Amino acid sequence: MLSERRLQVLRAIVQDYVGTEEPVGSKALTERHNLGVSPATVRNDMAALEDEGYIAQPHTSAGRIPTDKGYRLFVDKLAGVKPMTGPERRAIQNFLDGAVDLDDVVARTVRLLAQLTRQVAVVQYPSLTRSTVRHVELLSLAPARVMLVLITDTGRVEQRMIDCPAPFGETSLADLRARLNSRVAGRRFTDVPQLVEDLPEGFDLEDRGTVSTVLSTLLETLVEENEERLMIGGTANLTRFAHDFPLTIRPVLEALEEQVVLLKLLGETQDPGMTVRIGHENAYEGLNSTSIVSVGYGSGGEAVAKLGVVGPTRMDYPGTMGAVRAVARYVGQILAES
Amino acid sequence: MLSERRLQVLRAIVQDYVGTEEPVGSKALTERHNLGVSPATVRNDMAALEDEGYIAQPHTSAGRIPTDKGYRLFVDKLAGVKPMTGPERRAIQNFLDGAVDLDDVVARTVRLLAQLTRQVAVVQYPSLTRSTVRHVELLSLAPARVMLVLITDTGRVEQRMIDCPAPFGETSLADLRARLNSRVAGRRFTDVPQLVEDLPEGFDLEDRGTVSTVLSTLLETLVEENEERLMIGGTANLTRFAHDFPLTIRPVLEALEEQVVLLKLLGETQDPGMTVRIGHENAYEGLNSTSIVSVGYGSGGEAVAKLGVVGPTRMDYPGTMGAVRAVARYVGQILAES
DNA sequence: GCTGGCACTCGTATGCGCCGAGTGCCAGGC
DNA sequence: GCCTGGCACTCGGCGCATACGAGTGCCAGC
Repeated sequence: MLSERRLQVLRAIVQDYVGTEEPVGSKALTERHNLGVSPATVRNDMAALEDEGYIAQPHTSAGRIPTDKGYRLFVDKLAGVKPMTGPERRAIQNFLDGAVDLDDVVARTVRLLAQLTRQVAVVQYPSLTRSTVRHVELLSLAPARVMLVLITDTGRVEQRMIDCPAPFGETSLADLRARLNSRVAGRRFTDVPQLVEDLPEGFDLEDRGTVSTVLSTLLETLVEENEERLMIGGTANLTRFAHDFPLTIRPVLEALEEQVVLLKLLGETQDPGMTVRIGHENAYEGLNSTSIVSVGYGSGGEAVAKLGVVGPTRMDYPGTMGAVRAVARYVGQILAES
Repeated sequence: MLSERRLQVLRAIVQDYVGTEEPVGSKALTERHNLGVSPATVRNDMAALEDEGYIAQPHTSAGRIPTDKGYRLFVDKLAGVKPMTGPERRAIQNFLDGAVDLDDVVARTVRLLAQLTRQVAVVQYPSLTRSTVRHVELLSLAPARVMLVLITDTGRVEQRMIDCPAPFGETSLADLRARLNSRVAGRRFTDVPQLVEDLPEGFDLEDRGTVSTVLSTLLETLVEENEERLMIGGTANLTRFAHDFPLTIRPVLEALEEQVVLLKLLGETQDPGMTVRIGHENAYEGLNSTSIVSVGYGSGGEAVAKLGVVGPTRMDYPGTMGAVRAVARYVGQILAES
């Protein structure tokens, strides 16, 4: 176990390094933080911290920088979440309040997060898993062609074109529409399959094929759309770390384009609370020198999706966590209202 | 007027520079292209080309690189569009054929373009301006709350929530839905306003307020959605030019996030044919060291939107133009089919 | 008008020495 | 036992001087 002072030293190292982006030495540390001891003592502590793997030297005779393990300890034990100030809160709320539809909410959220944290923001579209059906609409486009439109309580709309096995009359369609809605409207997506299971039975034999086709398309839509979409913003912020970069920036941009990768990372933990993945804790290699701060958000009590930021491991964790948490909270409110 | 050989020299310089990314000298030129003259002669030609502003030296005693003006001449007079090979065409078609809906078409197109050109791809969603209405759906969500769903012939779906001034019955709604569709289905967006102008007159006095509200929301949707959306991909390709870097890449990333800027650039020319904007020809400052190759695409004969790529002015114009043109053609086909 | 030759320019690469921040270790003191 | 001041050592970065070579412009000759 590390002594209290050594933890303080680690905290000071993280803070200084995050601020200056340069390896921090024992002398500078004692000057900037009143630790009440001399540089020599700090040096001993640093040697100990290095032995334990919390910090490292880029090269002999340079200052120390935190390792992933060091950041981890910092985040877990040494730092809180820095709350937003009043004006910041108001700004967030005002900015999000202007949104006109779901796309706009997501777009504004991304922009806001990127601006607040000055990092890359990632916002997952509200997931359908926990959503409920607001309405299912069926439109006849041609005798044997039907368009299915699914509207969710989060305001999302999905459409699918369906080629029917047999012509399907307007009246049958209206009938199906009515029955379908009376069963599934207001219900959760996960419950839909069993709710519509016996629906074809109520129809004439000739129409059953089409009804089944429509239903299976509906179920497919529910499943497919769980493969969520994302919106990303603030990639220009990556260039702020032009030092280390060209090398690091490329895999990050690639990872960001591979939405599958990001979705997997975001979805890895079921915990709707704040998650911080530091450096190599990210399974994806291209993101080994970045940290991801994410949190669930949703209308009402339940988390329906995640949002977060991707930045260098050397980031301002308390501030970033504060911004992410605050934004998630306000987005949840907006979604609940609409 | 430049002599034929001088134009050949310019062409050779552009080709070599694009290939090697390094200033090209007279000796290297004569070695790689059989111009039939000695380096000394080429030097004279180069001096002339430099006087005319087609090429420049980064510093005294280095090779020459083309200027924006040089690229312009190259594109206009010296280079054709390099057609895609048979296998490439097939690959494009196969890749795009797998798309399941409009979002997917656009997403695949972006990915494809980025891959083919190894640059940043930009695809505008099919515009509503020239589109026609496939169907307008009205759903009653609450007594005084209606959802408007607009479906276009390109498969795009837009929805709007409407708060009605007065409760609106199911029958009135069905009536409105029927009348609305009989008037606008299959018609162009631009024609819609006058087609629905006198629609409220056919309704009871008490319903007219609501009908007007619905109609104005519909018209708004048409207008608003002309402010088009874009999809962007391949930003990781920007890192291929790590030379000039941090300086150039940042403003480009910023420009790419400002969709408004891009839309304006894409929309600047009405010409649906291929447009190449080179370096400073782009009004937006951040893109002064990039070129944009864009072309209109659409289902049937008419262009409904644009797509293109953004890359360094030092790009393979013939190849890029070929890829852009080919992709636009196939996307048009896909859209026409669906 | 093309060519070979030649002197010149200048940016890049290389080697060297200095400087200073930072370290580890040790002996002495509280 | 822990902290402290002192000290020798390390090593990366920076400035400078030098060498190299690619490329140029110009000129005289064919």
